Amino acid sequence: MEKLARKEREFRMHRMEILEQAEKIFAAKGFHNVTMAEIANASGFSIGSLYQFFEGKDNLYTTMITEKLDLMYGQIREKVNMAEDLTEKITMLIGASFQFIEENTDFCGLFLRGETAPLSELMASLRQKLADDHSQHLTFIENILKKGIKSRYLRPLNSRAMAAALFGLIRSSAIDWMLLPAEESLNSKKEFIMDIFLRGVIKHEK
Amino acid sequence: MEKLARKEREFRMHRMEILEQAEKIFAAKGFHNVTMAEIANASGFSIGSLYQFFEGKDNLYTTMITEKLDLMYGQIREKVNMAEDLTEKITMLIGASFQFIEENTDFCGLFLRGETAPLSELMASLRQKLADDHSQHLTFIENILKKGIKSRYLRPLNSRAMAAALFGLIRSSAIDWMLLPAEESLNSKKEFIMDIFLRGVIKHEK
Amino acid sequence: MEKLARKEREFRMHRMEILEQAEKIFAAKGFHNVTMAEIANASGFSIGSLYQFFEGKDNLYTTMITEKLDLMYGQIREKVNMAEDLTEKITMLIGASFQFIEENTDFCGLFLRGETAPLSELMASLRQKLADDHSQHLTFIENILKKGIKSRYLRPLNSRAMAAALFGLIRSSAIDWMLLPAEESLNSKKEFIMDIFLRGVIKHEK
Amino acid sequence: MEKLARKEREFRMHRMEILEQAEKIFAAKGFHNVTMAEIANASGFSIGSLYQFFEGKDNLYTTMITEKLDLMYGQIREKVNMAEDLTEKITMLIGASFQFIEENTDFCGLFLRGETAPLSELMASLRQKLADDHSQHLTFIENILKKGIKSRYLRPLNSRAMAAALFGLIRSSAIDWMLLPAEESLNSKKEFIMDIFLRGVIKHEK
DNA sequence: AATGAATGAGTATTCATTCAT
DNA sequence: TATGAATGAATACTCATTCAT
Repeated sequence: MEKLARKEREFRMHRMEILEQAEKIFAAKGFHNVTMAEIANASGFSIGSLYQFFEGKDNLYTTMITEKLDLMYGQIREKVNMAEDLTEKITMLIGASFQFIEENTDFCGLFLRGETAPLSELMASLRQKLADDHSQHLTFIENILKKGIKSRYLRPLNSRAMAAALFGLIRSSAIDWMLLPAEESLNSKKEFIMDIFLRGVIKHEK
Repeated sequence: MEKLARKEREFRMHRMEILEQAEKIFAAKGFHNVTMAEIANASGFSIGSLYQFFEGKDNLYTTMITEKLDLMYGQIREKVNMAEDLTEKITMLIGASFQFIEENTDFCGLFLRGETAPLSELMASLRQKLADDHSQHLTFIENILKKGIKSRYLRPLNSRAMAAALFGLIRSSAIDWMLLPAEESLNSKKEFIMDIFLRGVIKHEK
Repeated sequence: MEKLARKEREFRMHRMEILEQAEKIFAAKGFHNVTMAEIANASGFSIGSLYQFFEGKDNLYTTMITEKLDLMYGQIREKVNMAEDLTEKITMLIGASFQFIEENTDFCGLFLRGETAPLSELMASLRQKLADDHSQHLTFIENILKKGIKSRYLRPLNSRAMAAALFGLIRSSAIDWMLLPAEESLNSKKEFIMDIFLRGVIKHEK
Repeated sequence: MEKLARKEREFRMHRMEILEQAEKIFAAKGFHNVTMAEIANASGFSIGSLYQFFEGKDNLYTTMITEKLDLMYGQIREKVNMAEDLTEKITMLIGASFQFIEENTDFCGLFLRGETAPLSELMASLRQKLADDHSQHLTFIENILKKGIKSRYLRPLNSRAMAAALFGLIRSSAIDWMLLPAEESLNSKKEFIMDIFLRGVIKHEK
């Protein structure tokens, strides 16, 4: 029983190690420009071992993306849900997004710029997941904003469009930050986005 | 002389034909999943001929991206420059961007989602150009906004950040539109963006 | 037109050259122990060229078998059909079989011993063809013998079984000849088989 | 001592279990399409354990073939030796051969069709054994027939060729039976072969 | 100029075998 | 003794590029 547990633990450790290295390498070079040998080498395993943890290159890639994305969405939602009022929720949304991006620059370089787009049919499920996740995330944001509208704090605009706008502001700041190296912390842009977005959206009681 | 001219004209025609077909195919499948034979076939030329117009696959790809982007930035600037006051300029910026995107969905699917990101070192120059173009475009937007700030029409915020914000709003609307099929015209979102952005940015004379 | 013809001719020549070399190598080592590089090398083409003539290793193998078998059955039938009476037909059947075997020892080593048996599902069609060809060949022999039965020259035994028996005698002689090196000509066994088959083995007292 | 005996007994049991499973799987898929993992799984042992019973895949395969063949030849000879006169001996030869084939269809499918032929050099010894066994078997048959010749019961033909002929008749019947599924018992062909072989095919006009 | 056959370097994947536990 | 995770050599196949015609 104990042995089984250790085996299990080791398996997960090894799997994670591979995923971490794969993330770095894929992020740096993109899917097609990476070889299994490269990943094997970087993660300290043999080529063959990679296939004990993942069904193949496609699977390794999609797994890496999938698990990281789940982590991201999970972290963001957890933090947002802990906040109570609307303003605080939006602040947390931006802050948690920025934090994840800052802590996972490599991965986000891959994801934000969408290197995930033109994968072969075999990865169709990944594309679907990405689209679904994105849509779900927008809905999550939308629901927050809807409450603001209902409570008459926000203007009665199309909530989906508002969510997309907020997401776009976050995203564009991140892209800008990632493209221009050696700038100030990404988080420093939080205030700016809050400012722009709330002014654009808050119902100004005369 | 005349003959030379015809040759020249033919050469350009052929070159364009190839670029157009290449654009469609690359947009549909991404760089790595396309073969030169495929492009040759689609454009009605032999494989060998492709190499008389372009140095290789990388060059064909980067040329296609580069020329299309130049076209896009050119169109947008031309229209914006024709506008006179700030609001009109911003309207044109959004409108011209949306128009190009609607008229070039395939290409933008490739570009917006960033399939262009992790190309091999050989394409380093493309990456540089993309980054430069993007930066230049932000500067272009920035300069418009700066005038608004100077004229005290806009709040004295960080102009670069404002430009990035506006760009982000445009981009996120486009992505949303591209991901959700069979929706209303992209252009219908123009008003919304104008609304959000200007409220967030205009200096509200008390 | 002429050019097309030459291309066509060259294509066939190259294809044949590859098939001939492949036959030798496959015969010597069996399907799985042969590499495409080996065949490419032996036939004087590059690896890539092999794939311009054949869809893959499986296809190259099955094509080689198929075409050679068709040749064999064709040669045998042609000669048998030229004969007129029953005895002569049987003589030709044995003779033509032996001749093909002697002239194609390598190939027959592969075929007679049945290395063709356990091929992957992809080659299911080959297996079917082999079985069909064999069955058809037995039927061909059977039809000859049936006439002999009808004309009361042969005993009214099960014609299918008789065909199988004759085929077995031919086959076993061939196997014996192939296994024991440096013996007399295979054809020298023709008389013996004719004798055994036509008259039987018992010494007819009286 | 007793413990040792039990160990020994267990070892043999395990070894046999593996051989039996290996036989089934090899027979179904051929040597190259079978993995050690597959055999390990089917026989209920770990991969590592297989290597305690056999030196490797080659060895496992050749051992399986060798032992089964020894069993076959042993069974046939034993039964033939129990018969007394020539006719009875030949009957037993055919009958025992057919019985083994019927009881070991899987294995014979592998062997009769000769999947054993083109094994790598490492298995050269197996090929040799197969050839030797075959030759020895023919000699065994030959010796029976020689007595028949000496006693003037059989015609003074080449005894080796007669043996090969008889073997060929048996073999071809078996192949035919194995290729055509769902037929009558193989043994039902015994009489026919006896008839053909002993009396011949020509209708002996009195 | 135009063609497309020929090239061969590059890579994902398999699986017999080993050996630390 | 038994296990099965780790290994890495081996190989079919692809496709950008060249060059003889």
